[in-house]
Amino acid sequence: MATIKDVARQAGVSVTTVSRVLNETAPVNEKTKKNVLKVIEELRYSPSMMAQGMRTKKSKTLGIIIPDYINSFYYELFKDLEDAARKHGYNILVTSIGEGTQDKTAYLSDLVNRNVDGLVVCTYQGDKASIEYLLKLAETLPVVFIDHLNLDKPVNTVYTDGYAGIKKIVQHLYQLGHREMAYITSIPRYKVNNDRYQGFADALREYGLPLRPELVYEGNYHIESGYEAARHFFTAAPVRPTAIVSATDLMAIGAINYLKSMGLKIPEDVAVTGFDDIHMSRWISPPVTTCRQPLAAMAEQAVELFLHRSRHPHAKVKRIIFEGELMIRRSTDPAKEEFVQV
Amino acid sequence: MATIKDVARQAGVSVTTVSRVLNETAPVNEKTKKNVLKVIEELRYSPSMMAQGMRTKKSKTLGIIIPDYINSFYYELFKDLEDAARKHGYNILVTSIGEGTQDKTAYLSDLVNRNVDGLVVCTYQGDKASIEYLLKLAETLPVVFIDHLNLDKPVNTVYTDGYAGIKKIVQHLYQLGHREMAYITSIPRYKVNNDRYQGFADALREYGLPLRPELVYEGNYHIESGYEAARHFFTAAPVRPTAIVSATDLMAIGAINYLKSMGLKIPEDVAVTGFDDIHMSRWISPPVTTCRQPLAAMAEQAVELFLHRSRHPHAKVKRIIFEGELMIRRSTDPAKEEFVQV
DNA sequence: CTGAAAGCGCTAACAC
DNA sequence: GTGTTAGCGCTTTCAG
Repeated sequence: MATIKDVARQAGVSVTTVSRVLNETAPVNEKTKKNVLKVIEELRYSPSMMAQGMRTKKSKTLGIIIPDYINSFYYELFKDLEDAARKHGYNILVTSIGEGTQDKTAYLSDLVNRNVDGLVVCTYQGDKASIEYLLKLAETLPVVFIDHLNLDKPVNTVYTDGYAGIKKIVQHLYQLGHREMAYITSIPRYKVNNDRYQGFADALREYGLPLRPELVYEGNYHIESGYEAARHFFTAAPVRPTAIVSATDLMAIGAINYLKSMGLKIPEDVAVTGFDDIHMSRWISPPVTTCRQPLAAMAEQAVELFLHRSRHPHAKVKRIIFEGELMIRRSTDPAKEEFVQV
Repeated sequence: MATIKDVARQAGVSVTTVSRVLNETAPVNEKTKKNVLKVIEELRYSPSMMAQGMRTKKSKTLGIIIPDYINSFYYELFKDLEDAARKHGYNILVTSIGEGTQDKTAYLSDLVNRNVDGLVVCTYQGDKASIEYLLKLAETLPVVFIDHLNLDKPVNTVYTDGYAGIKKIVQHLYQLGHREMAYITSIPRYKVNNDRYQGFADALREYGLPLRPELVYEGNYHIESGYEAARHFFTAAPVRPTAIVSATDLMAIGAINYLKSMGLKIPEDVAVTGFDDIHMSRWISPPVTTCRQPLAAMAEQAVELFLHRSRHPHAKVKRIIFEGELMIRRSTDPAKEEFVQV
């Protein structure tokens, strides 16, 4: 690995000059510049990020926190974040943290010791202590939340409007004639979950429909809990729903599995909806009606927000809300094609 | 951020001493040690990885390369790698590189400039130039391949025996009475693909079954290509297969979608099998018979291999092969439960 | 326009 | 057991 010294020596200039052509931090004579560039090429030199970071206190690295359970939603989001970050010369240091993670604060501070220039937190499943830590961190380090927690403190946030999204879904179901709808929540602690649930509750009220506690099941994000939720609705609840609204696609897929195992037809007997529009939703049978989160745009905004905060440490906190797009598929609409047209 | 100097001053010792209690690199008097530890605690000091790395040329960071298309297989693998790496104090720097990535070599060298201590390459979809680069890199940097390319050069590799795995699958199908089997390949350039295909071809031969070129479709990893493959078998091929063997779960799911769209019953009319055992395979209808890759164990071995190579730069190249586990589900066996029991 | 020199936070000889 | 010192590869005053 060639160093800046090697380049300087070979080019017959000082390291300062090399640094200057590298960073364009001061004017350099065209000829010497050309020469230095040539030597850089020859030696296949490229500056050590560690040394650079050590001086500048910047690592050109963005830390990303994702939950540790398998939901390809986060995989898709993560990829978009990586793309967006790379466009601006940043690399990604990922850490997954979940309910089960032992010392969450340690994981976070580990990221900080690695001098990440900022943090993008995707649906953080943290305990009190680590959330405190995260918020304190946010005072000095650019931190952006995607689908964040229920917080008093204002923080930089990017998310899809779950309240309006679920309302669209309920409207869609209402128009199809559904009057008894069940709901599968994710984890109550999360704002994103509460928003969606509130959208459901308010929509029912607006249509003059009853909100039955027995038709609300508290899931936990996993497919299995969607399965359990559907079982609950069809075995323990006094009223059978004609539609199941799930806070996430994954749980909707679980519910669909249960319903089919009972020999129920979807959507003829029961309609099912999800949220997120993960890639697999199109390939489930029946394909799942859902609310699409514009992931690529969200990722870009999150990175943008991070960059802005890096450059202007005292910039006002921003909250960027995207609108979800209703994707009508066969799980609610019998008129739709059952299978994907490729 | 407190530095080692702050700790030294506060504790009334030299930075060397602090460094020594930190790294246990030389004996330190018990009392001073205790004191230093106390100060470290008080100041919430924790060493800067950048400065450390700058001296030691170690970053405690492992680079991971994953393909850039959406296959949750890589998400699952990535998570297991992260867990395994963290156990040894390593963080993960991920980069996704795919067929479409513009300058692959740049992505790789970027990782190197960031001083990753090693690289784990998951099914690399690279061009000639970047593969050359990768191999040259492997001479000086620990590089481990998971499901690697077809290479002459010996490299550290961890993978699941696709040859034997597919043979198990064919045997299973043969025992169920299937005599006309179709095959969906992934990308021919990959050894992992060739192994699996070879397993298919050899198994057919051993059972005295014909290997029909019209019943081999070249897919590309994506779900869509599995769909196309099935369409091909049922519209363009002269013989209808009674079973479709796919090189990956994802394409098997695509095939299943096509078959169902044609009103065919699975497995009664056509059986379908996959490979990998991604999480979603259990939730597809019908659940997919497949060959499970022991991801957690593979990830651990990959990290182990990396560590060993770090410590012994001239260690012999190793090739660790895992056996896949046949997971029989409803997509081949009508006797199995159609739906998941939760 | 260019260079010498200091120093970022840490580790590792080398002395004591 | 402990401290002094040099230096990792780079950026950045400060002089020229």
